[in-house]
Amino acid sequence: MDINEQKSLLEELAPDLLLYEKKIEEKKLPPLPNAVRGRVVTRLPPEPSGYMHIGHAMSGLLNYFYARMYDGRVWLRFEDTDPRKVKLEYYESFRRGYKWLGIEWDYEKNNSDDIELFYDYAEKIIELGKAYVCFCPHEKIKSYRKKGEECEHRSQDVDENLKYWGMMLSGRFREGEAILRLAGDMKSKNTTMRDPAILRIVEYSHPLVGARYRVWPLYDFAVSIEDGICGITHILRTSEFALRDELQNYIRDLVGMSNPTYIEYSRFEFKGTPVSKRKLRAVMEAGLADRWDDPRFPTIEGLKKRGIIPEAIKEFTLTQTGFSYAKREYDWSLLYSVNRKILDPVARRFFFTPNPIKLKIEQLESGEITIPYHPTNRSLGVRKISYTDEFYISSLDAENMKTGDTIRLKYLTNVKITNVSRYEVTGIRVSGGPAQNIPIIQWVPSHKCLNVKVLVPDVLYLDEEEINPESLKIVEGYAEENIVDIKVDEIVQFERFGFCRCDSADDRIFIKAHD
RNA sequence: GCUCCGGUAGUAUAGCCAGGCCAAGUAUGCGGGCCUCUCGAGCCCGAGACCCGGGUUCAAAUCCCGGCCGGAGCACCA
Repeated sequence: MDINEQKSLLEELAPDLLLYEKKIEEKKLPPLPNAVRGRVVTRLPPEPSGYMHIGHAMSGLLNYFYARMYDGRVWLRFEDTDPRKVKLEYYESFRRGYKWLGIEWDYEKNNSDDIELFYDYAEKIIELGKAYVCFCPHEKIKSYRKKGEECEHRSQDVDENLKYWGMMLSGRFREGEAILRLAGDMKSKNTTMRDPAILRIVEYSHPLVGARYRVWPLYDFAVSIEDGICGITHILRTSEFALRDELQNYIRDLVGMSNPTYIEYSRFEFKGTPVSKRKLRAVMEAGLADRWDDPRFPTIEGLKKRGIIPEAIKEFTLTQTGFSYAKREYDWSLLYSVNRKILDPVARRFFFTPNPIKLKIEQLESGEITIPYHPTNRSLGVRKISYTDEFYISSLDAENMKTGDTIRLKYLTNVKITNVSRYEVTGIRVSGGPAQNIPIIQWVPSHKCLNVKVLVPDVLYLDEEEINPESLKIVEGYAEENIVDIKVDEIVQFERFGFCRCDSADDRIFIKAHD
């Protein structure tokens, strides 16, 4: 017995064994540097200022998988320190999204829970002489930063800074009048080190803590302290943060916290489907979409509507990506393929005839056939279709027919075409079964079929700035009556048309995921 | 503009740190065949890439320099 014979025998006897072997092989993530089993702590750090999208999902998955791989822990921590941007509904969007993906986090908190703690650390840094209250106007700060020069406030002594800091907290200054700056290095090549603002005054109510605080930490400060407190050991994030590693480490060094290992990579993007809010809004403003869960959008809700299943995103993230620093744009076909392979063995098959045209068959007696919902997965059961001598078929199939051809209505009968017109095809029943040279097509009985609408999403953008005016096509047709028991969210395959998710059972609206 | 960082088939990646086993592996897409009562899945075959130019070396996808192209950052956003 050679290896192939052995394999096929094994496949017959115990297919699970092979699958298992394959899964382990494929799902292996490269080892995480500096990782100790049981000690790894990662985090999901969403900013609740917009809907969760595929990029959040993939980054989240990576952080989650590595924690699991090393028997570690995961934090869900909302980076909600800009009261003006944060909205309540988005917190839940992320929780829902992560759950949908099967990510289980061990701990959850919001940065806004810890405002007083940030104050304590800020004070500590002021006492260290490493932070000062700056009163320079915005423009001046900017230009000094550019020149690499220090302003006069940097030389204030600790007591002065402590006094001003107290005034910031007590409301003696208005928003914009004073900020707390870290004494970094105005000459650093890394511009984030040039005395960044670490806390500022915000006179705006926060959705979670209201107007209780008027001084809010900025990103780098909040994140460094929180990562330290949470004991984060590994940060997997996109490369736009790369320049901040130095700053964040510096802040932790000042307060005696240890630093994590960073793994950074370029953003996950899909061709023609930007995640940027600006570009998505542009599509909405062009009147081409009106919801954030539009199936063409890269939001989690959009992906879900489109029939992309979480397992596919997981599998895709694990097997098709890497930690590349170069710009990348995934082709949708990569994700589709993974999605299709997971769906194929479990999706029920139905007959659907897009842009239908009538087919009349002579010498065919009415009857009923029983056919399987899946060609090989018997557990999906069978369905019945009754028929007369009148059918609908896809006009696409009809276009390829001419008088004299023989075609086959799948599972039913062979038909010799006697006439083809724009409005109708006629044929006569002929005996015989499926054969090599006879095309097999889908059909529905004309007396018992249902009107179905299928939304077919395409890319939003044709290139960087050019919006695709035809990103959503609508295909209408008839489907066999059995589709009535398809529930919302079920993904089925309309044979020779594609995998489609049921979006509305009542209105019989489907969304095509892919072929 | 300044500062970082990248560039392997159409796309996404492995390999690069520790040069030779790479006439470059994998997935997807594409072409062809088999199988199948789907244009899906599965199986088999095929075409397809180391950005360019120098240098180091017996030997470079891998190291060095220059060029070109691309990305990120340059907030009192995250």
